[in-house]
Amino acid sequence: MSWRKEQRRAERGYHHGNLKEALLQAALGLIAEKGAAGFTFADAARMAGVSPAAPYRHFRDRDELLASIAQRGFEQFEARLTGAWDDGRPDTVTAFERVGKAYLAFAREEPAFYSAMFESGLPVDLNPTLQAAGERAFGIIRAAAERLAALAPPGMPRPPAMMMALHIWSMSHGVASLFARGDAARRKLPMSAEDLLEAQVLIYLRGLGFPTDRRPSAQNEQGDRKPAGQPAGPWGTPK
Amino acid sequence: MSWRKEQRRAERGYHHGNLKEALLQAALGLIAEKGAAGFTFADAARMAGVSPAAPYRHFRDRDELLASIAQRGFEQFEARLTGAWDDGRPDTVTAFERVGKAYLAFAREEPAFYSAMFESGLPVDLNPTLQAAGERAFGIIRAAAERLAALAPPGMPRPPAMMMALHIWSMSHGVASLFARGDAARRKLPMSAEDLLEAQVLIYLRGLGFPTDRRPSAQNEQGDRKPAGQPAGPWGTPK
DNA sequence: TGTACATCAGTGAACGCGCGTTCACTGATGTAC
DNA sequence: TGTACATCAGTGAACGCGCGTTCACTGATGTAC
Repeated sequence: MSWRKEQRRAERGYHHGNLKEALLQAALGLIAEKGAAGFTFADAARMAGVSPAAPYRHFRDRDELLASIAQRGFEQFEARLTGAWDDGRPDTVTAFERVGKAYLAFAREEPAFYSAMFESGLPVDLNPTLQAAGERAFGIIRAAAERLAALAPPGMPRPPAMMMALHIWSMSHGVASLFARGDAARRKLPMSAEDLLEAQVLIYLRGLGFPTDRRPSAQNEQGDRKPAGQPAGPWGTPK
Repeated sequence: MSWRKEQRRAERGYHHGNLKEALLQAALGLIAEKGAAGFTFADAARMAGVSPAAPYRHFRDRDELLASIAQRGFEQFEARLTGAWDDGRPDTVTAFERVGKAYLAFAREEPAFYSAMFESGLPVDLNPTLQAAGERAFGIIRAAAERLAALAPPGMPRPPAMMMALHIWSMSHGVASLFARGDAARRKLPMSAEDLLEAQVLIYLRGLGFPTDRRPSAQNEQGDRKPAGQPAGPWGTPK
């Protein structure tokens, strides 16, 4: 046994106390560093300062550890989206925009979770717990879409909330995966990913008939909106 | 040497003749089967019926092979988008929709290329050749957006083509990555990915002020469009 | 057309390495009485 | 409060395996004359 390892053991005693957690953290770090492919069971044990056999007390195999990470990722993702949505305060459209930004922030700040959740090749539909966690996260987007759909201006056909939710999810996911990822595969962009997504969502909402000029009166949800008139583009008024 | 291998050698002679190509094909198959992570140099050699040292005559290492696959993927992607765009025939919006469908078809039919191109963790911006190939593919979407932008109805501010192109790319990529992937990570959807994307793009275009009711007169690009009136949703008229 | 030679593309054996996994074990902790 | 015992969580040694990579080699092909 190396001195380092003896040292570490001396500090923490024979039992680690919180190995499961430590392994998850170690794996997260490794994934962030080398991609979901380049993390090994043995590596995670080493980082946690524990023998290569120890992880087997907590996870059947590498895939189960990976699934745990994805699971926790979806939970944190859901929490962040929930926070961003804030039950639609101060107004539905603003809160909606904030959810999109939270999506991007998560992709950027948690590349390890993101890739475990979406790009690790885990078969989501073979893992009911994982699938449920994913659906709960999507549920936030759906709830937001529901509220937004209910606001459809009089005279417009009310858009199906499920479709809106799927559209918003796709937009956010597309922008996040291409332009807001936290790893080396991120594409360069002549603007911020946030601006790109915001403009896109606003154009989309306008296409559904929602007024989106973002003046205070337009955000009044009591119904006394001004007519949209000749709107400036959501990408700014040309000079 | 195994009998199988001797046999194979007898058939093809000492020189393979087309090993580079065979290795690329082998790697593609392996990636499609086990994901970009689960393909090894040695495996590819084995599939090509060649010794594990042979690939080194053609590729410096595994990463170079992977980059070659991504490269070729972008080229085939570009070719398919070009074909789908067909220089905007018979009309810009129809051709535009076809490009979106081609994006999804590529993701579905070529999961190995797709993951090498977008999810393998290859640092695109450190590989100029690869980056250029990617940009050529995106160029098709940009050209299409350019043509579409030029069609902006009189009285609407003309949308920046680059922004439109990035939006369309994001939508297509989001839908493809979530719902039209060719592997086990595909999410279930209550409709076809194609329909989801088409509706999304139509709503988006309408948000930019383009008439999108798809009646023949609306696709007449000579300018004599009918006013949009009270449009049905692109997701169909509610009954 | 034939021959000598250079070049090319693949061989096969070898190596060190790290991984995943198993095993009997042991130190620490919790619990019954 | 003390003691005996069961359970739990981690050990460390061992294993077989396949991978990446190197090496001197050799068979096939192309070319100069």
